[in-house]
Amino acid sequence: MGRAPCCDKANVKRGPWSPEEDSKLKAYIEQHGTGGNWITLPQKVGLKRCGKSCRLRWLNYLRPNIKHGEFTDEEDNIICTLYMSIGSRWSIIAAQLPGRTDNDIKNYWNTRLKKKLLLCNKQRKDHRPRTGSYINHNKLEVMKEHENFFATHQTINNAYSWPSQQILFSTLIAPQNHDLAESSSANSHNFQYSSTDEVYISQDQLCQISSTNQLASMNLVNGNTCNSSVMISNGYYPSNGVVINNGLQEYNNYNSVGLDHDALNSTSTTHSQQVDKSVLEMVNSSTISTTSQDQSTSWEELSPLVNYPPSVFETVSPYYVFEEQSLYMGLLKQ
DNA sequence: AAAATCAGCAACCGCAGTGAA
DNA sequence: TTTCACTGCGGTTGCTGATTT
Repeated sequence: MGRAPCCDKANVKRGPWSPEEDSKLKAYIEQHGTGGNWITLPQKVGLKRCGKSCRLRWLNYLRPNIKHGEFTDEEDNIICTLYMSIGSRWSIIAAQLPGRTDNDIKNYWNTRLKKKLLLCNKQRKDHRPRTGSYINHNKLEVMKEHENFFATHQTINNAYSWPSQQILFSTLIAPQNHDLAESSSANSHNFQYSSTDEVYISQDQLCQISSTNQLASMNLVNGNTCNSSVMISNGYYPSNGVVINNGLQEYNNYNSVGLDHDALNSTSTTHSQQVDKSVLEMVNSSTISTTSQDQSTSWEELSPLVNYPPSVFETVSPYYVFEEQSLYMGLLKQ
């Protein structure tokens, strides 16, 4: 048996709202509030609309201080940065942009911002040599920033859960094996060592590392809803099969970054938390094969345009490292 | 000028989480 | 503890105006 519908669909009006309906709803809510019950609201207002429809109309259009129109560059940056960090969690992103609705931001990303980023960076890319030298040049600076960051933001934002694919974007400055060993020893973590000198740790342990070792990836601190364990060795192996080589050791020699094809094509990814597959595909095409004919949609083209705005610094991890062509978003100024 | 295509966006749908009974 | 009504969210759909052919 299916779930009972929230309203009698045969007797509710659907489609675009008329100005009369808008003013009725607006006037009623401004005078009486929602009463905490959207389902009964249409009756009270005298509208033949579904309660959910009323709620949506109010939240996305009628409520005070809604901002419409062009997004500013700063807003663009915030959206991009948060998207790369937490994926398509539009309500959280919207919370960083007063006056903007999640629906607005979602539409803006899907129809314009993604394309805008691709286009802009394609132009940039034409004038830049294909080396990762700028990353190396700033390596120490970034490490220093990491150190500072973890020193001051150890309790950052445990409220979020991070999509598994997000690891793709947030890793990797993974500790080397011996770094982990030293870290574990120094901090009394109980790591399990495999015979192949790989280190297996749980999410909790990784969380502990992250708060004490500035080299660990910040985003992993928040993997608290992921039950699987993770492994850091020469690469990082999240549960979804995405494989990314680390890290500091191979800074100049990234060439084995890849994505598990099944994971990439899987339709079973958590629908509300996945990072846009098209973006994953961009990453895939730009990292697995450096001879790809179509480099117009690579991750390389998206990430450099994203600067890290101070206003969200307290909320999400600011550091993203992504193999040879990627940048530390927000740390390496263009 | 008409038809086809594209882009933007409002609205809908259905799932998951929450809290009250 | 279970059930269920309700809310909130993200993905998707489809309408409309703009642009291209």
